[in-house]
Amino acid sequence: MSIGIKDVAKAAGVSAATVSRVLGSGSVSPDLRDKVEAAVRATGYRPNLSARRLRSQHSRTIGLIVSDIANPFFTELSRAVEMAAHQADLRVMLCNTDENPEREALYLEMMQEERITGLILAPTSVGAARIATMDFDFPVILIDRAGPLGAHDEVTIDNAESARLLVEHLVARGHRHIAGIFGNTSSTAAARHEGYVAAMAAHGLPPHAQFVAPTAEAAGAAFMRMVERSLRLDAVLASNGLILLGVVKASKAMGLEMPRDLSVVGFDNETWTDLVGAGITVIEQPVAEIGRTAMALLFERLACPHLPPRRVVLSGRLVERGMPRPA
Amino acid sequence: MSIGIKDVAKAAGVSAATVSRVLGSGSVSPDLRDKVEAAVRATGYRPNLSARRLRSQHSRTIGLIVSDIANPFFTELSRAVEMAAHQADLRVMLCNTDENPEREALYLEMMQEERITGLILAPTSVGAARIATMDFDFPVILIDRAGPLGAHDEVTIDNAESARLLVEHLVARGHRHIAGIFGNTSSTAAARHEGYVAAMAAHGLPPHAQFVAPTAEAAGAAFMRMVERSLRLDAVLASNGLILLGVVKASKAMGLEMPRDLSVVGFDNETWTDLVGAGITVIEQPVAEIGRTAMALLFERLACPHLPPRRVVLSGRLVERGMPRPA
DNA sequence: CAAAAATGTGAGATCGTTTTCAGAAATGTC
DNA sequence: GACATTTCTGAAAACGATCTCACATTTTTG
Repeated sequence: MSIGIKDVAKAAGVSAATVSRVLGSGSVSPDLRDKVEAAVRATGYRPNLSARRLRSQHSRTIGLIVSDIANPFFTELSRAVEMAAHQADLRVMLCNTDENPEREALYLEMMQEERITGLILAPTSVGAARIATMDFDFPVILIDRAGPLGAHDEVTIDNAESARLLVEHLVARGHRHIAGIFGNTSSTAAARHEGYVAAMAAHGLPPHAQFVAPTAEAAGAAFMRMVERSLRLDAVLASNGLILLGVVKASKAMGLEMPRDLSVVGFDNETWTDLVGAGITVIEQPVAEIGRTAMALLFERLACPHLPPRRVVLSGRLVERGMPRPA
Repeated sequence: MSIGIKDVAKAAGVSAATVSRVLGSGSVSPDLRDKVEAAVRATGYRPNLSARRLRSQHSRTIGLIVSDIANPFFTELSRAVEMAAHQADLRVMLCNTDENPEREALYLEMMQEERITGLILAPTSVGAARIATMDFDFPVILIDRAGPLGAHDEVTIDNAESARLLVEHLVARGHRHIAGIFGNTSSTAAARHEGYVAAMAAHGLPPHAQFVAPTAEAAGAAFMRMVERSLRLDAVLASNGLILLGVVKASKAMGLEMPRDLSVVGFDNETWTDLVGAGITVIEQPVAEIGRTAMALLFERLACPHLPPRRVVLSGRLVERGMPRPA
């Protein structure tokens, strides 16, 4: 079959154990080490990871389960995680649930079967609660979405405060009739809704909130219905990039012009948000930092398994664009 | 440690071999099967994939190496591949090189060490040539980027023809001074350039082509330089989504208005292309079909290793948007 | 210089499965 | 009823690495 460690050993005139020590970090005399390295190159030997993992009982692999790989937030996040993992000489297994709890469950099983070292997980809404009750043979770090407090380590951003910033931005620019459209599946959206309602109340403004499936289509349709109902709308807050997209597309379809008839603000600083009209004000999430923090928490947890669970909250950054409401 | 097949066997009062047969597809009498299944549930047993792969000598895993996970083309592609793989009960290992040949090499090594069943690969420009000369223990299917003919199976789109369609579109709408900006790293961009030049020649128009690093910044800067040099430019063809983005941002920065001063066309039907101005005409790639085709080629290759290598060319679809050139 | 300690090496056990093989039991055939 | 088949089952080998342990050699120490 393919060449194994014994073939290398034979070629180098040493035992398999010595080859293993050269490959790993055992102490080997320089001349034998040279011979082995030469033999490895000569034979083109590639260690069999399955065998290695089986025997050594650790996978040097962490899992990363995201809920939507098409969302730039998660692709950037996976980049950051991958980078940090690579520095620690760990592999990353990236899986995408597409917000489907069944796929999430499937991947969670797979992670157990792979005997991963740790898991970074953006749970689906349904999953978050269930996962808090399960116990795993490895540490789990939740990101983006929060679970019940105290079950696992978590990294999130201050969603309520970020929503407040967006409302303040709109109010400062003269908007009063501010609607909010929120995803109906994540704790993240719920927190953003909370911040929106509170900020509106602080200005004595009535909230117009709507929860929708987190797709551009659903958001667009919801927005159209809102406009038909209440003509006085002059701004919309969208709880994520997809909803933002839906609202922008719908308003374009209805012939609304961006600074004149409507302002839109939202979350996630996607590439297109500065191309539309005079630009769209958004909250940019510190994606890379979220990834790095999650990895840091994971390492600490691996070092000290019995620390109490921690929740790290990072801040979103307001990226101001667009123009004030015309008089 | 964690529970193994022997623990399950003991709990069920059978041998480990029988448990293995129940889990796999061996023939086991119904009553023993029931007992084993009960024992599996009772113990919460999860098979150890490393051990399984080591013994059974196949990983039931395919590799997918893409060159830029942030590109929606590749995220959608990975979705399609994942879906097809899942139906065949295969896992997908997704890796992202970020166009970095070193990371590509690293991942290729890893794939060998994982003893994957097959690989679907969008090579970096540097990588494509080198990979043609290497030989692997598993079939390799190239996608998006072509290698030297005959080395591996391939799935691409008809890039030259697609570029021609874009030129025809512009010419039909009254444009004559059409520049082209192309990535300088992929065979894909080269083919698109070829199609552009041929189509321009067919109309007796002089080409204005420029090759740039495939980033929005480089493309924007190149476009600005072009405008400064030749004021008569009335349209631009961009060879991929990122370059398109760079051109649109730069033209916006220079105060050019989209139907009035300039038309832009390009590849990849990204979400934002219908939001900008009157919309941007693009070639939409049949991403899902590319993914499915790659998987199909892989399965056929696994079935018949000695078939001559095949190249499948799919067609892009012209999505017409925007408005004709003002008189 | 002898004893003690440190170092390098290889034989063989081991990780948790699947697979082979042989035997037992059940079934079929004449 | 005896023999040939088929069907199940368990003991033990095998997968390819690492790790333990014992032994040989070298180095340190008093």
